[in-house]
Amino acid sequence: MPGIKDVAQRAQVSIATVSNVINNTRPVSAPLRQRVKDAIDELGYVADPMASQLKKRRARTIGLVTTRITSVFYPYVIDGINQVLDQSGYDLVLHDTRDDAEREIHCIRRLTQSRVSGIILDTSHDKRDEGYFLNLAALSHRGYPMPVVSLELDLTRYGLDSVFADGTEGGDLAAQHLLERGCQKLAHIAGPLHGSLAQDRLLGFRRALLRAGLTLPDSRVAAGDFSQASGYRAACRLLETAGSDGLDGIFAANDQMAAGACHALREKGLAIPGDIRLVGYDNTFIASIVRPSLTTIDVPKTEMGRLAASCLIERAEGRTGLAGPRAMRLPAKLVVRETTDPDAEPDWALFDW
Amino acid sequence: MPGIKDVAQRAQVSIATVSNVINNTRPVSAPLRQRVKDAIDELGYVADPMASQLKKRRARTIGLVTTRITSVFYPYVIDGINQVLDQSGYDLVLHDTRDDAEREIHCIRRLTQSRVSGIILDTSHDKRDEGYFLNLAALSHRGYPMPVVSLELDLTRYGLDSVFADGTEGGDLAAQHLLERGCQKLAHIAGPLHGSLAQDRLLGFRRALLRAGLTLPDSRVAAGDFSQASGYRAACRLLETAGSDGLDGIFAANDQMAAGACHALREKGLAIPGDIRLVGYDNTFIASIVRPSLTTIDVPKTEMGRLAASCLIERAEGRTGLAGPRAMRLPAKLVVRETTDPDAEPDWALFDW
DNA sequence: GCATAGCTGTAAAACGTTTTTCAGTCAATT
DNA sequence: AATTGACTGAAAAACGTTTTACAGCTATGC
Repeated sequence: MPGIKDVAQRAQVSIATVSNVINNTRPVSAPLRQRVKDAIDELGYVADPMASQLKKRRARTIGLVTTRITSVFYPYVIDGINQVLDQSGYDLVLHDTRDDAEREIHCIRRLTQSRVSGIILDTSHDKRDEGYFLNLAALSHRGYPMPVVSLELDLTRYGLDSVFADGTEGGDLAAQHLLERGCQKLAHIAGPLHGSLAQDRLLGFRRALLRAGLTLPDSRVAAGDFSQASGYRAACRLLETAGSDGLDGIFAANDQMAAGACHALREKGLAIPGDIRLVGYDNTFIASIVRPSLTTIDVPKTEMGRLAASCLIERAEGRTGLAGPRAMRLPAKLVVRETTDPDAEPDWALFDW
Repeated sequence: MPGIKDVAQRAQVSIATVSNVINNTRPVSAPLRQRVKDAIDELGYVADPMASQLKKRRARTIGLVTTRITSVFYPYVIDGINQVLDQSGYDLVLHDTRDDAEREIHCIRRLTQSRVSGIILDTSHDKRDEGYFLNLAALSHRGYPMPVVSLELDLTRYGLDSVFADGTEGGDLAAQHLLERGCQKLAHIAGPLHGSLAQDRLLGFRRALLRAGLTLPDSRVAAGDFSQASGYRAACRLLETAGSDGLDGIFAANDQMAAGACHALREKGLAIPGDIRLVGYDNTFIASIVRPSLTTIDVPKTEMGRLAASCLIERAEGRTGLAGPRAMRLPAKLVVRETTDPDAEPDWALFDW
């Protein structure tokens, strides 16, 4: 396997010149540059990443820290990240915290030490103390700053670039849609309420109801943990407190819980969307595989991955300068399917995998 | 951030000694070793991975090459891989081929060049020429061999360590189960038949039917591409050729296609499991989220990830010696749910996420 | 008691780049 | 014609480790 000095020898130049044409570090005259390029091609030379990383003090790698890799949410995000990384020649390294705050710290430390160019962090713990996030924003290693972008949560107030979908808007859309379909007796199955992911969705839902002159008492809100089983249980609780005829619409904070709720409703003999209409969140493929197919709020997952990755790379390559934290708020979008509209198409074209 | 020479200075030894106690490269006397360890702790020193990688010519990293990251299959596998990697201090870098043979080559080359310690490869293309796989088995970079383990496909015949679930056994189990439940008019929705993944499942299915004195004519086999939509279409074709009363059991080569088939059957007004029983494959969470919940063949996905990772690490660290390729065949297992047994529990306890 | 072998420690070379520093050439300005 | 400056090239230092080669010391065997 040829090294840079082989190239230099073949092109009859110094290794510094070779390096300069590869990295455009300094201008090199046209004829020399051509000789070098030819030599590189002929030898099939490619620089040893380890050596150049050692010198540059940066790996051409970005880290992704997930809270739970088995969640249906990530594959789309990763897909988006990959699209960007492919072009820019970065590698993606994966770390999973299993929703453990300790592990999160550990993962970040490992990534920092291995000198990735940046970190995409999905933290479910915005209940942490402020100092934690401020540290994150100032993260650096041996004097080199380490860019971090927050995924799903808006942490710009702590100085972190953030890409997130507008949960308030999403909750609002869900409420509007249910109201338009004539629902009046609404309830919400929330995610873990210590996180703003879940809170925003609830907030938006409440907001739209208020606009319509309705209120959502706490007894009509049951919190789950984003799992299917918790959605089932939450739905059972809601039905119980509301009485048999007390509900005609439920908004769940993600598709999994909506699917669980769906099962609970069917067990009680309630028709969907006949007796109760149901709206989920995230527009994962669950929404299309379940019957009746699930009306849901779409979150542009792939786009989020793309944005996070390209933002990170810009920071890493210093192209952003010292600009303040960027808030990349993406719009939520309603996708109507059978749980609110009996005539809807099952539409699995969207999910042809 | 302290370097190795800071440690050396503080412990009053040479940097070589520090390196030796860290890597157990050579014996170091007890008192010295203790001094060094103390110094390391006090300074919080951790070796720069880039420098040591450059010297050792190996990154503490393994690569995973997937065919389509959005598939529900991978998250479990990644989870298993992570469990092993966490302990051994390796990092996981992800590459996706999008089912493109060209990209697969590209990904492998990139991983090789970045000197990962090994590669876990899921290739859907065992239709490739023999030479390709033989090359893979002999993969090396600058004279250092690069271990590769094949995921899902048994490629031991080409000299590759392989971890895979026994598809033939799985198909066999599916057939047995359907027969036991009294089905006689069976059909199969296959995956892409150019790959042995799909073929093995079909083979096992046929084998069990033959044992029972039944045959499976080609007209009762419809091939899909593992997507939900293709399962739907395949089921439609089968129902058409078989006539309205011609089928009482379908085995699909994965859960997604089974879900698609399920929708087709319901559209034709057929009851599951009343009129037709249905068996899927993989035991992904789809099987538990769909209603009726799906009887399916379980593949130990997490275990596969664990095995692949630990096998790879053993090879990478040379602990395996020059032993021949290891075939890690994992058992398939039947999981009975509502599509074949009306009294089955929905059992989402298994999938509490 | 002297050569030999085995330990244990250090200085220095090596890994393959990038980056800094210096030197030489040529054209433009004084 | 001499001075400056811009441009282009190469030699050498640097990155932070690991590894090699060597040196000193102690114990062993003849």
